[in-house]
Amino acid sequence: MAVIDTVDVRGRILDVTAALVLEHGVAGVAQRQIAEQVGIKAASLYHHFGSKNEIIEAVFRRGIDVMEHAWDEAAAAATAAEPRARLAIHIRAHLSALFENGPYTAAHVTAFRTAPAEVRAAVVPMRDAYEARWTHLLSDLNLIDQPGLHRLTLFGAMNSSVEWFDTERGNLDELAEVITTQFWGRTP
Amino acid sequence: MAVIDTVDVRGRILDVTAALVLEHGVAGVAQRQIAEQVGIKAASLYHHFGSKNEIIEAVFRRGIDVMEHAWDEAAAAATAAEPRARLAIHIRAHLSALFENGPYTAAHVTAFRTAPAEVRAAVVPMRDAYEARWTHLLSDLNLIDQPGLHRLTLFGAMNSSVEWFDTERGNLDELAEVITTQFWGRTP
DNA sequence: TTGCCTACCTAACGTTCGTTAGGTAGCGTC
DNA sequence: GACGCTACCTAACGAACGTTAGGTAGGCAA
Repeated sequence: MAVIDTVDVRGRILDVTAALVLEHGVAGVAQRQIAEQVGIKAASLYHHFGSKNEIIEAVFRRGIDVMEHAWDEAAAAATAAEPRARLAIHIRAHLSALFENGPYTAAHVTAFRTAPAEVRAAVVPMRDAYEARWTHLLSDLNLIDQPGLHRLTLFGAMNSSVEWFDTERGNLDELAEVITTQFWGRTP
Repeated sequence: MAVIDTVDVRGRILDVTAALVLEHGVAGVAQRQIAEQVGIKAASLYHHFGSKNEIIEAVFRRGIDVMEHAWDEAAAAATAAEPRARLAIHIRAHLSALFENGPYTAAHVTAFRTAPAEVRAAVVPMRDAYEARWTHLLSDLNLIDQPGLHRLTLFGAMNSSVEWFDTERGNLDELAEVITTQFWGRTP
């Protein structure tokens, strides 16, 4: 058993779980399946996590971490920019969280709704904080009278791309531009 | 055992399954759970369907039927309307399919992606036909240069509403208007 | 050298899963 | 009044599920 393979098993468990959850949903993923892809036995998962739900919760939390990290990186460039560019930068950042930093955020936005109630309850405060950032931004831009409603449809347009966007073929900059145009308006 | 309860058990199986799939995803629904809510035993499901996958497939198919029916009803009024009104009518019709005709369409758009591959393969042609209607409409309106891409983000904005829209509190006409404005543009 | 800790393992627990076999009550038909 | 069909039932199958108990190999510390 090579030492290299043993490094950061906890992280690999989360990687594998996030990818499987994205593909099959929370209930569709078995711990034996996770363990097999990591290269350990199912019982050994309990050395790193207390239960399946704990693994799922950690995946969802990291999904939010990735989004917030992308936001923070974008915010630096965005505060100096004009309103439309600000929106574009943050949309691009959200897409980056969905596609360029592992399957965590994509797993989160697709599977969270059908996760066990106790898992959802533990993660909801983190979610709310990220959503509040967006609501605040959209209010700031005051391009809309109902920031809450518009945030939700904007989230829908962005997050649904995980169902069809192909990282190999598509261009995230282009997609970000299309979505920005739709929500900013065609007349600048 | 009242005769009334026995009527159209097959339809009640689909109703119950669609609602459960919407809430828990395909893998998160057990046949014993479906049977209990219908008021029969799990083994009796096999009198009406050959397998769990057959039930799921029937739910997805009806989800598309509901969408196409809503489209057809809308099309009559839409063909005579101006371009923006045409779009608005079809958006409102899609929302009607999601919220005003049972949980079938909502279950479809949320759970299809994580369903077993064989189920998806059997339903894909129907899906494609409905999507083609939209692509054709958006091309007709020629408000956009990439109808395919815009259709996908529009679907995202509409379909994601099943995650947050509350039929009791919200107004579907208003939501349809917000989405229409976003995709048509604020300047008429 | 002994002892402890980490990171796994094998084996098994009880439960739930989708599914099948076989039985039965009620009904309409001949 | 026997017959068959419909629509269920009970009982059980093997497989898979999350989880637990207990063991072990290797490294580090005393």
